[in-house]
Amino acid sequence: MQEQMGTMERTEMAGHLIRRLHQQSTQIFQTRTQSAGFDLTSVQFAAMDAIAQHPAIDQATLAATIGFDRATIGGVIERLEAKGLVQREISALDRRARQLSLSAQGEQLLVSLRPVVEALQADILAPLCPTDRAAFIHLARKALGLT
Amino acid sequence: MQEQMGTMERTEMAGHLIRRLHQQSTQIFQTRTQSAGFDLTSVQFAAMDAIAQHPAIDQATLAATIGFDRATIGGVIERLEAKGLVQREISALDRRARQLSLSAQGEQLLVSLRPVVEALQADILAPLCPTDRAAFIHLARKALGLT
DNA sequence: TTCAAATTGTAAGTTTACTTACTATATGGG
DNA sequence: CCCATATAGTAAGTAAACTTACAATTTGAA
Repeated sequence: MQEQMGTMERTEMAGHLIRRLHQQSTQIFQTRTQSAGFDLTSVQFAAMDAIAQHPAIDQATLAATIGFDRATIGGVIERLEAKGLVQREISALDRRARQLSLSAQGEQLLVSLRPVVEALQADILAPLCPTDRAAFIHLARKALGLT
Repeated sequence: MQEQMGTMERTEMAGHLIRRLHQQSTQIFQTRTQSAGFDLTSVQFAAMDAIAQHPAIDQATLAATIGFDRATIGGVIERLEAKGLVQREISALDRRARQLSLSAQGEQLLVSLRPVVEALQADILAPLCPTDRAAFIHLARKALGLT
């Protein structure tokens, strides 16, 4: 009556599920924000939101804050700067560092985009009822070691 | 006594949490498989695993099966072919389609890699106890609309 | 003070992931 | 049969995400 060592179903592998959730998530972000008339990726939004909450933050600290690589953030900021949403300035205290700030246009865009982004969070987990959604978020935070 | 409409915490936004879980997940996959002596990405593993379970599958069906874009899968298969792990053959029934199969080397690699990958799934959700882990997987499947 | 070590950002290279547009092929209705 | 339509795969372009290596600084310890 020995049980055979079964192959794990792909749809039960955490990594696979997470990858698909990520795809679904970014796609919903793109769709919802675009139909609201914006042209920003979820990563660009996260960067701008973090800059707004930590004025004059430098790139390395920003990267650490939102969980990016130092190299990745460089490209993200470069694109935001090209769009005129973010400004980069060499720090007077540490000339290696670039202090980041939102332009007036960036501030304005963020203010109008924020409610759209907050609203679409529920769509990302649409098939879940509010209770399940809260449970998922709780478990996700725990899995990331965010108290 | 009106409550102010507070800005949603970044760490409570589903999209942000999912993105960070995805990063953590792929990083653990890479670390664990590399220290076991393998050089495959999680995506390449997923593709090979799906080919093994659906012999002679074509690229478009494979893409639909594991949730990829048609264009994305092309590059993934190209790299697996270059490594000698996967073979591509024009279908006799439909000359547009490419039937995919694992090479002997690919079969062998998959057999030895599978237990490593199954073992590391728990590490991806390491801070969660087995009960929470099961709950997370259940909710993730539900959120993806996988019964 | 001076120099080794650490840190900030960039550069180049790889992989994933998407979009749009294209070619080649298949299919179905008139 | 023929042609409009749909489908399979590729190509080119953009963005994110990582690695390693590097230049310009800063910092700290001898």
